[in-house]
Amino acid sequence: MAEREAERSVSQTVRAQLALRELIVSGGLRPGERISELQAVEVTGVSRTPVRMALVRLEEEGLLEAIPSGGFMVKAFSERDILDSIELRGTLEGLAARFAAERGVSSRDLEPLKQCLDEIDGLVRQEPISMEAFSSYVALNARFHVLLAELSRSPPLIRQIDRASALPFASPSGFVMAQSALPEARQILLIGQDHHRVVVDAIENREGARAEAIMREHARLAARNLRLALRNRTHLDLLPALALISAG
Amino acid sequence: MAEREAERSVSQTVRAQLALRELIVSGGLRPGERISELQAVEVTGVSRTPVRMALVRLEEEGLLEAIPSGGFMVKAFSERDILDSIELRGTLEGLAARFAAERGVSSRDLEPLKQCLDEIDGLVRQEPISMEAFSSYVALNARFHVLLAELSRSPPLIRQIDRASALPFASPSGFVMAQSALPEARQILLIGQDHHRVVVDAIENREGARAEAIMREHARLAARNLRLALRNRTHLDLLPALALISAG
DNA sequence: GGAATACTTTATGTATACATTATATCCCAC
DNA sequence: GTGGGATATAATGTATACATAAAGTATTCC
Repeated sequence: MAEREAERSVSQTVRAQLALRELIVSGGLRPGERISELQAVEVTGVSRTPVRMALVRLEEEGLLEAIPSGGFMVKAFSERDILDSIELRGTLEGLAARFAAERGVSSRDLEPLKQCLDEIDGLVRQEPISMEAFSSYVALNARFHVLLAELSRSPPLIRQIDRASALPFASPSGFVMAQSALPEARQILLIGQDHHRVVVDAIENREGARAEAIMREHARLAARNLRLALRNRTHLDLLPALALISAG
Repeated sequence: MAEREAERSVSQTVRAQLALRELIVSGGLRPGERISELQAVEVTGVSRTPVRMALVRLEEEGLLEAIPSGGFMVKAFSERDILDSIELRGTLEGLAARFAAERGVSSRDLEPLKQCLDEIDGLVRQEPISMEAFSSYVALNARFHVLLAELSRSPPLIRQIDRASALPFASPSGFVMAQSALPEARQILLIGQDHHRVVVDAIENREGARAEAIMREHARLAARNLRLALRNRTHLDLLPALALISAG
């Protein structure tokens, strides 16, 4: 079989995990719908053993839910679940920001974050924001959050933030929807940038409490924006995808 | 084979998971030590497939770490890791307490918590505290924390707290060590009880900010106590076990 | 006609065989 | 004597076969 070189090295388990995740977040499987191993085998093309491993990991990731009698189903999220997840993540990131400030990070450590913010600035300058620019923004924004978490130098916290982010960032699709749901998307992005810069400043000046407060406020605002966006839409099924933009 | 009835119904995967967890937290395997599937098969008596599932789940639980080239090793924790985990849990529980207060729980919902606290009162009244009473305390204390988390009515938060608690509460052994490490254990237990009562009161009176602040302070104090206890001991290998008492 | 039971089909849990990769040891060459 | 390479061994990744349990359907009896 002719496979792309990049795909040859990864394990079947990972390949199955990626394929199934994409299937779930793209809406190929509805929330609450059961997914059998045989189905997964047919979709992914790998055998049952790696498929099972992938299913277990997706369960841990929060996309699937174990059925007591056996097997898995696609997890369903309420609007409240998503909003709580965003606030949860904000709380965790607030702690990370405080740790970073208290633990004393050097200006050099903050360089990657600042560079990330500068790149985002370049993107949001254009108006209106193109689809490509928006995708880049999402990637850069995620990068900023990862960098911030790592700045805490706390493996347990980093791990937890990573898990808490799985849900809001689950979907690589759904950008269009998220974007169209927020006519004033650009304005929101600019405010988010502002928050990020303040956080970096607070960390640099060793103001732990302020850094923490800003990140929490940032998340609360994101949750509020999502709530507003949802008022204009009724596609609650695709909430994981929607939650993405509000995770700014 | 003659097996106890209770064990007959659980899956081989769960059985293997329990056996391996016990092996790890009891110190049968040293932190950093690699655990091969064959080893696990010999220890648990089940075949490789369920053993592998158990290993994956234990990795998610935080007790094992995946080795890039394949396989798993027992995760090693630094003192800082444990202290951070305690503060992390406190932060999450603070959020849970605030949610509970803001979301408006009835007095009836708080009944189980109060009853739990009353039972603990009965235990810590005796002096000195017996080994059995201490074990009961640990179980009741864990119950209180679970009940508090559930009071938030937020599945994502409950899930996250559950995961954050896995490490501090990992060990069912190690009680003796934890107790002996803290000569003034009873005093600490009493202070913890005080905190818990204040939290319940704050939730009942809808004081979200206060409820959150207390839980965070509670965790910080627990971390401080653990730090003090560690000054008298050098068994950093058994940190997961030790962290237990400080999670009060 | 409806409900209960039995049977069939399907799915998951488990075990094991096979293949591939990593690692360790040993030998040979420098 | 040391370093590198090759071979052998062991461990993980993968696939599949088998068994058991669950679920759905059909048939029969009330």
